[in-house]
Amino acid sequence: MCGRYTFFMRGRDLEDRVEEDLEETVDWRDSALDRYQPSYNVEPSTLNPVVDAGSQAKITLQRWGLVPHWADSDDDWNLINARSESVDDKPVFREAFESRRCLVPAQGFYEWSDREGPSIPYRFVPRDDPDDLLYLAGVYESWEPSTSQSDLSSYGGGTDDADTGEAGAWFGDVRYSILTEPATRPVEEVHDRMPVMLTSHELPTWLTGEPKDARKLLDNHVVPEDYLRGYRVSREVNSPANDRPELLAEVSG
DNA sequence: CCAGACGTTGTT
DNA sequence: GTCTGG
DNA sequence: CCAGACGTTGTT
DNA sequence: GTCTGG
Repeated sequence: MCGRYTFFMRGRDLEDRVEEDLEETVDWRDSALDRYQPSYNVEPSTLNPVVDAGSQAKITLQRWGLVPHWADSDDDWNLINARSESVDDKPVFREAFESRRCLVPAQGFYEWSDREGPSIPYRFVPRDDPDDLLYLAGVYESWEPSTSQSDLSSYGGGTDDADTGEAGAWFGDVRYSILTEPATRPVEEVHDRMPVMLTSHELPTWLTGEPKDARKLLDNHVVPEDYLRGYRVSREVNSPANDRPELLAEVSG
């Protein structure tokens, strides 16, 4: 699974890096850059930078945990992961897969050991360049509370996306889910699932390709064995309230 | 036809 | 045990 | 994902 | 909304 990750790159650096990797200009929308704070412990339900593509690629803040557009309440649905094997098939994800795929920037992710006993967290990063940017495959969808709920002011607060009318008009209510696939080494030593990490070669197809090509991409997707390195981190990571650079440090186990 | 589920994870 | 909040 | 709460009544 | 089960 993927239920916690890290992303602490400066906003301007992310913008530059995404432009370089997509070979096109990208913009932060809705003053997202002003609101963005680095995190050493990104948890579900928080707002995080996500790259999506309409007429132009853009970076916005989205909430982690997809809620289907037809849900009456966001209490019952909070889908933080989608299985890559079935994301194009399941009613809850199918429309998002077809027309709302996105990239979730991350610098490493956490997994907790399956084994008995206390939950031990491990962090996984690219072996050759630990701080390098990962693009996790995602899908997203807008959710708004029904108008019969009175307190609309507690949601949104963003600006209109007047030119396209795309999802994003209500800034906190665009919600994403991160795809998972069977884990390979070294993640499999700790856990049996891991996030889908896209290569720069795969980015254009995932962002703007036809659904059938996105499906093929997932079918053909291979992460080189030992592309990642895993190391044990402090159990302080377990508590979502903890968020500081020291969480990245390796501890002996 | 209508009613009810619709997801993942891990755990049993 | 199960649900909610972060 | 993990941590932490998990309730009602009446009163402020 | 759309799919599945009865």
